[in-house]
Amino acid sequence: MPDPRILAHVDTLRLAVKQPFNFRYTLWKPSHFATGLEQHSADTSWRTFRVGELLTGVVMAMEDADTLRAEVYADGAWQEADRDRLTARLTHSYGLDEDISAFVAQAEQVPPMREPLAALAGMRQSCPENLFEIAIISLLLQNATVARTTQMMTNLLDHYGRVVEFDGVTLKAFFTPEEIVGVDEATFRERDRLGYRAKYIGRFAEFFATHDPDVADHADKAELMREFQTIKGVGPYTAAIIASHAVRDPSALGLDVWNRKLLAKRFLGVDDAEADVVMAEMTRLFPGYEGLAGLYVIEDAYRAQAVVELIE
DNA sequence: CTCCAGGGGGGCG
DNA sequence: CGCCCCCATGGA
Repeated sequence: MPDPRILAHVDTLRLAVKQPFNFRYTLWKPSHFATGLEQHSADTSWRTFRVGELLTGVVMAMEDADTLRAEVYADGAWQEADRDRLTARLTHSYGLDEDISAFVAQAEQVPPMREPLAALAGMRQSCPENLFEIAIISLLLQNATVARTTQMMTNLLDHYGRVVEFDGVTLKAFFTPEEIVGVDEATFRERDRLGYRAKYIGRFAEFFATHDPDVADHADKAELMREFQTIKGVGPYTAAIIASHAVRDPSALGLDVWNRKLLAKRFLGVDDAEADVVMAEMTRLFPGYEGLAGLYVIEDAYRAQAVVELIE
């Protein structure tokens, strides 16, 4: 692990949020595994972002009910364009300007959803990762336990990522596509323990080296998703993770062994069921919001026992 | 020892 | 298309 790069305070952003907005459960998801890229307390979140060539660290908290304040730290000259780019990234990552009231009205009519809705009121999808970063994470989630996913993620970040220090915290920062395009398959396999995923990760890097991953608010999301699925290693599950997280499609729901059982229990009253049966029930209950509905159930289940707890 | 995990590719009929 | 097999590996 290299010495941390010290970041200097360069900006303060004040971002309007659309009500209902739940700061805590939007920025911190109890189900998310440890990456070292972020840290959360009861009322504050710290997170790193790659903004163009810059390494940035952001400290976020609510200034008042309708305003999220972000203190920005960076490792170089901070231009107006960087401010705009980070503002767009934060707004998109956390869906700050989205109106989820239609989903709430719909979900309130479904009895098994009332408790998650009450506990997580105002929570929305979150994806501080850009398209490239979430693609890497979803690749590591394939057919692996969370412990093994965490191990692979740790290897990649420690070998190709960065370490930064800002506001008294030390966090890891993601690598860019360009920073891993030169790494060969054998290295990913043997040094980073990626297994068969070593065959695919290079394709991801090549794709995003030529398709700017910061352009998450793509002009044509359907076209982006179609193009994305031509990458070897991206199947229905991985594509749904991208659609649901980075593209913020509230209907996209990636069913895996883990959430399939959780949703089967909640909505069908059985320990497990075929994926298409679970999906059909989600569509019957939450047309257009299958993914967001699933998120409420999943995060509620992990609320009492978070994978990564809040710090003091 | 076996089994399986927050899947996906490729071959075959 | 559906079905089958293979992929890799650490933890239970």
